[in-house]
Amino acid sequence: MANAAMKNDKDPAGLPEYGELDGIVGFHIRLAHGAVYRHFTETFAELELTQKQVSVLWLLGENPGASQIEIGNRLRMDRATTMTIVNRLQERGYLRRERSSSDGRKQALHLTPEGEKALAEAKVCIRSHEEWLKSRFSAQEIEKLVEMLGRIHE
Amino acid sequence: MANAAMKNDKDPAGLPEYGELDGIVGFHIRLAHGAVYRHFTETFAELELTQKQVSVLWLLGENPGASQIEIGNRLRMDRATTMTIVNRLQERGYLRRERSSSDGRKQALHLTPEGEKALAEAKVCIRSHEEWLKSRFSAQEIEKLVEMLGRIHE
DNA sequence: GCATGATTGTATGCTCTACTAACGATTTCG
DNA sequence: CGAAATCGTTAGTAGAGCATACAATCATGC
Repeated sequence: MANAAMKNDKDPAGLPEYGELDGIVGFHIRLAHGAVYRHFTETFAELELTQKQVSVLWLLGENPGASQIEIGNRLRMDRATTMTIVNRLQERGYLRRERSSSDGRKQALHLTPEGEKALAEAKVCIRSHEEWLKSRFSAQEIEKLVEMLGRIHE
Repeated sequence: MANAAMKNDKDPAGLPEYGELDGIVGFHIRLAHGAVYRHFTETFAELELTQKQVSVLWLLGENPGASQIEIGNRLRMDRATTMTIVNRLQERGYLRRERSSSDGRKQALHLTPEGEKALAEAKVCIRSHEEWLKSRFSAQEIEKLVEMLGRIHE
């Protein structure tokens, strides 16, 4: 399978090798994100909620009456992307739009009782998802990891 | 920053706050990934290459003759996803498919001269992209970060 | 050797996310 | 007041991921 001029397809354990790519930080962030994404999707398969949907529900639970633009800014989504997510949540009856009294351009978003219920269920799933993720680190490492990730996205 | 009952929409500098979400590790991974993704897209706007495309070109440059399944395994992509990316690269003339002599089911993938050229240009862009990413860390921090990310995706 | 199952590539379709461009309504500012 | 900026909305484009189904090839066991 391997000769002098060419690398192995896999190491003996069947895990892939990355060659030079292994030195690229962005590459590892993408792989880690993919792994988290896949586990999240499994965890939330029954609830049929995506990461973005949960994030919007979560923020709305803490900030009732927030506008779409505010939600979008927090999650680094543009207006159009925020729209599609809010639309889906509204179609499922998890939130309602109200005209903002202070600014006629804005829609104040509020969770419905169904939305509150979905958020509560989602938080349970998030707990086990986070447990899966955090289990490989010490508390100190987690703090350091989050701090370093913050330096990237802030 | 926060009062007892409710969080502000933004801090004085206009940066969003996350409330409870701030304690979720997966949330920070997703935000960091998004930031890296956006910068990558800007950096590669002229070359019109995506992260996945660059990764495939890169692996193919180091592993000429690799099959689609091998490339997919390395990058944690399923066969269908790998197909679409290989198709695009082939349409642009960056690689060619050859029937594997050792296994009739496999296609041996090879970079074309245009593909080699694109890869060389991509590596230059990767260098500046990585510079942007790494500039906020010390060498020791980078090593720790990559090691921790590896614990997630390995 | 041959039937069976596994692997690989391919094709199709669906979903989610992200971005652009345009438009109307509203607010804000000069 | 008029002009510029903001917010929501709609429409279109695109990448990426996944599931399913099918054909060709390989590997295995009988």
